[in-house]
Parts: sequence; structure tokens; C-alpha cells
Amino acid sequence: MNISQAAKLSGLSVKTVRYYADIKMVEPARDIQSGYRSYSNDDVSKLNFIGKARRFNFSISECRELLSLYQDKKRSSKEVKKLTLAKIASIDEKLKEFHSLRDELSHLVNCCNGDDRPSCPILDELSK
Amino acid sequence: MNISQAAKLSGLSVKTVRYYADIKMVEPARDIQSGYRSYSNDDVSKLNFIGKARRFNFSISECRELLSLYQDKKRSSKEVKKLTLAKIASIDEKLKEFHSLRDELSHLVNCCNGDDRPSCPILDELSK
DNA sequence: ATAAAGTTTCCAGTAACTGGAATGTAAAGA
DNA sequence: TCTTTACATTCCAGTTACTGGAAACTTTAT
Repeated sequence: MNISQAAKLSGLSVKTVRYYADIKMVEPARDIQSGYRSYSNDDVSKLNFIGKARRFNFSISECRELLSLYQDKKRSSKEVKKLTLAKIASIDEKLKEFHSLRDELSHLVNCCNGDDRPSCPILDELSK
Repeated sequence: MNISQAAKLSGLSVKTVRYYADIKMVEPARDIQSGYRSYSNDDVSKLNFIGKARRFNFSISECRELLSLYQDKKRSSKEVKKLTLAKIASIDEKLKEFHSLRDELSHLVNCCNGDDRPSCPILDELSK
């Protein structure tokens, strides 16, 4: 199938699918006549896999790792679990950051009148 | 003072301070002899302000807005509050995303034995 | 036959820096 | 004073994961 079919089936944009080919993550066959990329069902499965992993916030290089584990029938689940636990830990860090950020900002907002006067605790805090 | 002093006082890296000069956010005077950037206390205050705002997850262009509000003595606190509320809303969105991501991943991890066998619910889920 | 739709490659831009090279200036020690 | 060292400058490239657009080609539909 051609690239737009593959894109549709995998839920990715054509641009993204082409990008994944460029970076050699999913390299489809080529139609010799036209030079068009020709995707197999297997290619589409990989695209799907990558799409999901990206949505799970795995980076491209992590996706590569996962993909090679996925394709290695003799791999152990230990490796995958390790990668995923690390991902969870990094998400937890981000969560912590955003939570405290949110708290600080909403505190500032609560202190601010939000009227037409120039006095503003938010700016005051930022300038300290 | 020279750029490394300003960097130290503002808690930013020299590279970053120079970058802020390049993008015309904090433009210091120049020593005519040497061509070195020469930072005033006022410049350092701005750098501090920006550093804090960045840590509060404001983008560079939002920092520009805040900075111009900060420097406008006749501005109303309403504008600042509006910007900050929007920032909080976007943080809330990110929080929601990351929470659900975390939940899904930790569910998968709990289902995975993490042993030396190849069977792995995480990869199974990713390939569905 | 022609026009529309799809595909290709290639280049540039995004956000906010960071690293590094080549070169110039200032400060400190011998 | 000379030299070394430390710091400064500009400019270019790289980071992440795409996205947009242009020019040129192929396929499909009318």
C-alpha cells in the first residue's frame, strides 16, 4: 500500500510516516517504477506500535529500543519492564514539578486583585 | 559588570544570558574599547525576572509580555492575572495528560512479570 | 488529453538553548 | 614587559520530533 494508506491505518500523518522512513525506523519497500514507498502490513504494525509508544511519551530512541525488543522473539520481559519503570519515574518527576508550579501560580493568582490598578503580587513575586 | 558577573547574580548560564541579548530581551550596554557586554543592576533584575518566569514555565514570548507589563508602571493587574490563569490552565492540561499516562503505564508494569521469559504484556499492549 | 490528486526530495523553521571553534581582550604573575 | 591564563566575542551546528512548503514527477479520474 502507498504512504497515505499506511498513514491512515496507523493514525499518523503522511509527513510523520515519511519522517520515520527518513530516520530509518520504518523503512518500506519501494516501487521500482515510481519510486513510491510501498508499505506492508508488517510496516503498518510497526507504525502503530511506534505511535502508541510515542503517545506513552517514549522518545524516538526509546521507541527504537522497544521496537527491537518487540521484534526479538527471545527477549526477556525484564528489559521492557525496566524501560517502562524508568519512564514512569521520569513522568513522576514531571508531575511533581508541574504540581508545585501550579500551586505557586495559583497562590499568586489568589493574591492578585486582577483589577485596573497597577499593583500586582504576581509581578512583585517575579521581580524578587 | 561583565557577562559572567551578571550570569552569576541572575543564576543563569553565560550562554543563556548572551542568548537573551541576541534575541533582544535583555540588551546590555557595550564597552566601546573591548566590545564586551556591560550589565547594569537593572539588567540583572530583568534577568532574574525572566529566570523566575521561565521556571514558572512561561515561554519566552510570554516572558516578553510579562516583562513589558512589569516595566509599565501604569499597567493593570488584570492583564497579568489573565496571562497567569491561562498558564495555570495549560499546566492543568499537562497534569491530566501525565496522570493518565502514568496510570496506564503503571497498570502495564503491574501486569508484567519482568522475568527472563519473552512474554510481556507491555509489548503486547503496544502492538495492539 | 488534461487536470487533479498523490508522491518524491530537499530545505527551512519550530523552542530555547547548548557546545564548540576561531579569534580577540583583560588581568595576573615572573 | 612579556607571557600565560582567563574571559570575552561571533558564528555555526546540533538538539527533539516533527511540520510546512516548493519544485518536480507519477498516477488516477474525467
